[in-house]
Amino acid sequence: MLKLSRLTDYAVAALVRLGSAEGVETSPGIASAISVPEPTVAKVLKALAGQGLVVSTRGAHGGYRLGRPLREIAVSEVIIAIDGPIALTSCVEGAGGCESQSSCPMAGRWDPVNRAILAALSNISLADMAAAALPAAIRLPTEPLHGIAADAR
Amino acid sequence: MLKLSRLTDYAVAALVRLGSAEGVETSPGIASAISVPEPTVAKVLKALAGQGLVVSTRGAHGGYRLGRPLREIAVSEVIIAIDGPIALTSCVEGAGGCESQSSCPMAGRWDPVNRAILAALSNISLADMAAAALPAAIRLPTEPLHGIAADAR
DNA sequence: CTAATCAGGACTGTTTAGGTCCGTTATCGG
DNA sequence: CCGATAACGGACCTAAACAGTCCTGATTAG
Repeated sequence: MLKLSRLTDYAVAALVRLGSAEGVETSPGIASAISVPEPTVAKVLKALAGQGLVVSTRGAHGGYRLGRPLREIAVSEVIIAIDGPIALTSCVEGAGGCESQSSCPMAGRWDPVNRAILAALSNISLADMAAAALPAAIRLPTEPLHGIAADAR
Repeated sequence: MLKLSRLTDYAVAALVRLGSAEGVETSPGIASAISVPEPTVAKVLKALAGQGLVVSTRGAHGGYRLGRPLREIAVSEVIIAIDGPIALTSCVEGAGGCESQSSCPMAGRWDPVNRAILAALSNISLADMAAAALPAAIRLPTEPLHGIAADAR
């Protein structure tokens, strides 16, 4: 239902945590910091490392550190690292799941929607999320997000 | 993985179909028009009728017709009608699923993201989607869609 | 060499969505 | 008034995805 996985939530928490710690931290350390079972955190960090969002150091005294500053990491990247490419339906550009593209009346119709979401998610950085903690309704300090009208009906 | 349900896809197809037919149509009729099993279409139409997106007429010669023109129906409304409120995580404003809000370091952080997505989806109408069929990359002819910049990073 | 730590995969229990079917209610035409 | 048509509302079953765990191997510091 247009919901992202819980692992993505953990990933953001872990990254924000790494951003505030400013150094190398082990996965058990991160796990206890964000109150998530260790094996699960390890799994998430592995995925993040695969996309370069975090950099790992093996061996004793190893651990993870950020690949780039929080401000340069978009939410969309985290989602993609954990959940795979953003594709609202299976008929969207990237994913070639819909075989009967000729007969399917929906072919290509979700693409603009998909792009809009991708754009929205790319305009929000983890630094924005880290700052969004307490104050109830905030406006993003960095970039516009111009489209917010909520003129739904 | 940030994917919306297949039923939502059917819903859009059915609505677009109803928009082109310009009259009352039965659920079996719609089902065959969009090549989806009839009971499933019926289920979708029921949900849409509940939100007023379509209007139903019972009895012989009954069926469904649009509640408003396609142009005035936002994609977000369809998604909400089928999948329920848009809540990326269970910790988001509307859904009060996260009990430990005091200790949870993610409390409130997804709200701006959620709002950004909602805004993006509210700016695209079904008329836009109906028009987005064939030409590969189109710009929406009717209304702004201002938020779409795709300026990813 | 040994301890610490990441890497990668396999496995399993639970949840959720997709889809189907039933009986009921309402309306129209004859 | 009666029967056919069609939406309504709910219960139900199946299958796939997800969350979470564990195990074995590879790498590095002391």
